[in-house]
Amino acid sequence: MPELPEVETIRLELLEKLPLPLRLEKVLLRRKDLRNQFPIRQIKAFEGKVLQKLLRRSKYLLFDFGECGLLSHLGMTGNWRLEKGEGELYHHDHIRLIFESGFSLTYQDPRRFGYFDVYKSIQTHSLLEKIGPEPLGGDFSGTVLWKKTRKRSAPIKNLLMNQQIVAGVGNIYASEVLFRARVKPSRRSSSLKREECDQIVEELKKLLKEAIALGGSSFDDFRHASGEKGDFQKYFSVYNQAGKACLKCGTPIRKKNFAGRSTFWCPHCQS
DNA sequence: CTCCGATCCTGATGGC
DNA sequence: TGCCATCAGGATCGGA
Repeated sequence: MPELPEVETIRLELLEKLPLPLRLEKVLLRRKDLRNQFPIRQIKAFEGKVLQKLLRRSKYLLFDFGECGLLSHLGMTGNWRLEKGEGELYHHDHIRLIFESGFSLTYQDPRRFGYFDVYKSIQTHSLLEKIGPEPLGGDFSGTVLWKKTRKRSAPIKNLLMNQQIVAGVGNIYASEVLFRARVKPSRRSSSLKREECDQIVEELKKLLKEAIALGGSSFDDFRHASGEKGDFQKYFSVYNQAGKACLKCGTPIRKKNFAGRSTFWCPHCQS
């Protein structure tokens, strides 16, 4: 579910609504694990500490308490719900963070593919240290992508979803960006020309910014911290559009699995 | 090392 | 209505 724009949407909304710095009063853990086992004592040790910043790295939301903090990955179906006062707890609500002034944040995740952990520093956490450049940051460019695609035989679509190549791109935005860059998802990465890498990176930056501006994509589960849906799914060019006419040329959009993931493209516009 | 299929888990959907 | 198969926005693991 949540790719970079969705996580960034949650972060921006929480930044807007939570008056930081804000003391964390209590952490309620209704389970001992998600994908990972919770370090319960270490998590509990954040009770009484003051939340300083909300950060994002790739698809990870970081509750930063100054140097150290709590890290959350939403997997496929994770959501953080912000309430003023403690609302009811529902099925699959696994974690609740209760802050001063009555703010509470509740993590719901039916499939439990998410992660929740402590970090001592962002650079050294095992889940974060190998992640590649932020696509919206200054250290990602066509040149960087071009270098990383050399000697790689995997389809470019697979490589774009590899978090070590570039951070935060998932299944939706990988298909969407390749349509915009007019590159077929099946293209072997090593066959890409330098200009094509430039084009992919340029379109990726534009795509992600547009998606963030529209509050991300609510294909199924994704909700803002307020429960609102995102709007970007209304503007998908190819994702989940199999059989429909391409908006540019009318050719039916095709669908095929790449490494087990649904992939969509226009056979006429992309080559 | 690289690549890809299987896997973790629950819920929604569609066919019979 | 029930049952079963399939599919879903992620990322790791192990075998080829």
